[in-house]
Amino acid sequence: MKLSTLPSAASRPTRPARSKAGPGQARAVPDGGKPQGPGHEDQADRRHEILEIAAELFAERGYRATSIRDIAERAGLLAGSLYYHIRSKEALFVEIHNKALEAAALRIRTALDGLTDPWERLQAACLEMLEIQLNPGSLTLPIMNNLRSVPVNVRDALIQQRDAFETIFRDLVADLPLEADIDKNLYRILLLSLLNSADGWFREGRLARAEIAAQIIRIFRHQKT
Amino acid sequence: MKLSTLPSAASRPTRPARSKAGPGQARAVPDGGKPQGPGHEDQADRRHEILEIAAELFAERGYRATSIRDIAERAGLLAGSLYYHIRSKEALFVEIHNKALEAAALRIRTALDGLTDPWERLQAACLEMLEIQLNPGSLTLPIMNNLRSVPVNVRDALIQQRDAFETIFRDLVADLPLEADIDKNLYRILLLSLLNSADGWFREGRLARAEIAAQIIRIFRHQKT
DNA sequence: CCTACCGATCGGTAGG
DNA sequence: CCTACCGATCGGTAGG
Repeated sequence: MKLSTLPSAASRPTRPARSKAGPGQARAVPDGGKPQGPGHEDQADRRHEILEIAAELFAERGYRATSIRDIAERAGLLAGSLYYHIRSKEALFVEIHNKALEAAALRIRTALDGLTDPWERLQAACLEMLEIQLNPGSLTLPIMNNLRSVPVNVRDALIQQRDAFETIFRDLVADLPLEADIDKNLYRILLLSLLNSADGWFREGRLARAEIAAQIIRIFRHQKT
Repeated sequence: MKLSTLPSAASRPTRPARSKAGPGQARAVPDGGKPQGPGHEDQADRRHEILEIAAELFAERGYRATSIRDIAERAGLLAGSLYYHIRSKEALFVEIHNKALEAAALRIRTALDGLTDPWERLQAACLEMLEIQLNPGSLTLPIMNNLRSVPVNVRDALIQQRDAFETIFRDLVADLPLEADIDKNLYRILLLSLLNSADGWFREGRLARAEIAAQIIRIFRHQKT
């Protein structure tokens, strides 16, 4: 179990980089620019920062095992203060999840741009999904799985969003010249299941992501004869 | 982390607080009639019952989201009383996991018995894994995934056990006449990833399990030419 | 197997 | 964004 470094009244977490304005110092000002009032921008940035921190923790530990205090600590503030930025833990999770799906959809659509061969398109989508699932650096994190510890009402909303996302793959599979005895529905589900759980089986230092995507297509490729 | 011995027949509560049971009584008979003193068998049965209840809950909600009180309640006793039967929540989880892997290995080996064609063998193993993952009625439950909310020290022990289990599939894949440009390691990992997450994507009322197994083999089957 | 409890931790809030 | 706190719940224990 993690020994909590939860701050007592005496020792507080040190804030990373973003400290409140020090004594005599004005509020954060962009380097050469004009001073800004307590703008929406600052708050929005701070909020986005918190979302990314939370996303990373949720992805690492799951919903239940990530506490509000964990998130607050890494963001450099106290648990109660987090509620200045978020409404609740559940709302935070839902927002992260939806933003991640949206970003993922955009990335994949971009990766597909200009490609016409159906297998080539599928491979590009697979590669992009791998990158998304394995990249710990943004909101596009592996949070689509591991919904077991999420409260049911929250989960239902997420699954609906996810279904919409999967339309991309539904279309990709529909374009494939697959043998007639292959169930395209199951085919898509199996493929997505692989990709979504990538952070569970991927091992750094073995095959590169592009090689994995190529292998996946090699396996899943069946030409209608 | 200490791993409990696997066979449950001789397993006993760790704390022999009760007086010695009488002369070896036969197992408890539901409505049989004769009153019985408390024997090992009763305790072992009760313990096994608790393990199955806990397994089901862990599978449903994950480690973290399943409380000792949840388990106790469903077993019909109070939280504190559970510690007469188990040592800790962690030890309980590890024991369940190991027993499930052992049972799964046995079931698959049995399903393979008599089959010689490598593809037929792989398909039989896939089907058996599906049955195991989707059957909510025993210790062979879908608990091999979803390890994210499990404390790291526990998780490490489980992953080691799982690796041993995967040897079965390593052998099955080794026997396949696959094209040379397919990475057998990745091939096995992808296949297991599908099967292990089956309870995440399976939908009752669509394809039957046997049909799914057949489809999986249809997709994963590539003849060396 | 129960009663009665423990210290820790949880998500969240009031008021500044 | 902090201080100070709430009620609920957690895994676990002592003693019967």
